[in-house]
Amino acid sequence: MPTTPAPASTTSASSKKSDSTANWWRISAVTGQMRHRLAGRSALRSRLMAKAPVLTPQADDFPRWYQDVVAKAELADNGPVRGTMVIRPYGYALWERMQAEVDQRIKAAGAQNAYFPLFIPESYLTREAEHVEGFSPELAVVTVAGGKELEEPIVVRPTSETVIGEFMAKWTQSYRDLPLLLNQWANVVRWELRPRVFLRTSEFLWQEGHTAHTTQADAAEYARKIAHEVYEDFMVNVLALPVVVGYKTARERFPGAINTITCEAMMGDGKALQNGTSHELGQNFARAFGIEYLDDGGVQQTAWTTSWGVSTRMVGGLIMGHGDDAGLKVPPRLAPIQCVVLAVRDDDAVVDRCRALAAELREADVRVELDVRVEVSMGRRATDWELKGVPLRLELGPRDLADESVMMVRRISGTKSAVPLSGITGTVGDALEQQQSELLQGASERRESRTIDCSSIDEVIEAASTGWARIGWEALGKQEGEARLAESAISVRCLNRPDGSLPVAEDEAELVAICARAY
RNA sequence: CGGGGAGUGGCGCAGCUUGGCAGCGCGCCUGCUUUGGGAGCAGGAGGCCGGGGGUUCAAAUCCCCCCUCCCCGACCA
Repeated sequence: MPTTPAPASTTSASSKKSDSTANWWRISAVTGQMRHRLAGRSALRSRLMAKAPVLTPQADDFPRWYQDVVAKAELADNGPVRGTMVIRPYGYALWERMQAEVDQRIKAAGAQNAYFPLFIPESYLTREAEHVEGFSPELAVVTVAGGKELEEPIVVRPTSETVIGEFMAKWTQSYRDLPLLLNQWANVVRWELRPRVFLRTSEFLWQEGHTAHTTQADAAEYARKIAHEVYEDFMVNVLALPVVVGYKTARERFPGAINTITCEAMMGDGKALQNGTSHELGQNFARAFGIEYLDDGGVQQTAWTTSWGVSTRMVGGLIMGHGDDAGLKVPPRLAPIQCVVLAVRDDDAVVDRCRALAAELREADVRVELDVRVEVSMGRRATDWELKGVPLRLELGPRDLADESVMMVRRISGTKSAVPLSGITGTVGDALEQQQSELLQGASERRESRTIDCSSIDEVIEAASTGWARIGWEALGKQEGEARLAESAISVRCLNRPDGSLPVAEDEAELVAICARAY
């Protein structure tokens, strides 16, 4: 049924009445035949023709829905230079929460924060052949500064392996200096041909970890530790996004790495998003930058390095992984605003009680927002918080006040119920945790139901039109099969063991390839 | 770079075929009435119609050149 937004002139006061809570705006779709039948029954008619949807429905046009969410939830704007973005306060609050959670886990994994420069001598990039080849098309290079032509061009960092390698070499003399575990929060620049806010912009924010170890085994173990204990743990337990942790194929891995571990998540349209990566760099960068040390026998050795990162792309993953036609759905553990307290009416007693309620929740460490903008209509405010994906709304009006209760609306499940004001902090805490698990469960179920076991390339292509395909790496035909899938814009997202776990080596027998279209 | 679209108040669009006062919806401002799911009414503010050249009494509209943006591919966190 085509969606026909009704002209505003046909709406009336009664249009705000609705018997459906979560999906009332969908009622705007009315066929010509229905309109004809309804002519004259004005109350019903105006109710059915209520309002145009707030967002383009996902089913109509998913990319458009995504852009609508970014705009209406006030997450970001496009910057003046093509491919750049302005992250607005609410979008940045989401990122800050991601940073806080990831940073805590990085530190628990033993790494320390530091900062390296934005500008990198061009000659550094060229020291590692695969690295420079992989990045040169995306580099922004400064050739003029201070009013004159530079003797050596300066590259705006696309990633910092090279500068950090240079300094790791300087700081590493003895095996006692290793492992060297560093991380930095920074912006990086990779000139993009087809930018999309949060998913692919020419400048983005990220965290890049860089470590050096005495043995290959130590480096490998650390790269896996980061993938599981930092990234997977954060994505599953905070973002509520189930991820498959696997190895990238040679075609998809980081330039200069000997292997890449990826965390792949399924988006609402069945496409895949690489949400974070952890690389073993072997001795490629250590050799290029001279990261060497004397071992306990006094012999000069070359170190083994890793690097790993997650970026503001995860905000895109959050939007597309959980959002629905009403907007964003933010998992409670991540949410910068977990609960909003709304005064339903312009009434001093109501407003005062709302303030007290918000204070009580804040006291109990709930991240709470008070909304007493009584000059703005109730429906409008409800819609706005829904767009922003705030997990819980507590709506308090005179009727609730009278029987010492409050209307609790859950964004994740879409349910609404009156709960007693006494013991509200416990009720809210329970509801938040419950919604956290519901969100993860919903995302997991969607991924399961949209992942299909395949045994031929044709089946993979079919499956990838709606979700993910699983096929034996051998059965796919390894690199040859991968190249054939590429012709249909399908990639091997990662290689896993048949039980879905991360292999120990990339050349294990019986690996399974997860294939999908990707962002 | 190849293929397809579009540039008109902050956002979304109509107007162009057939030249003739620059419009509509949302948003914004003021006032009143409202307030339990995007409020109503009244009154306002806001535009080098992407840029340059041409045709014409007259160009958003017709002609030529240029620029930009969006969508689909190759690259990518």
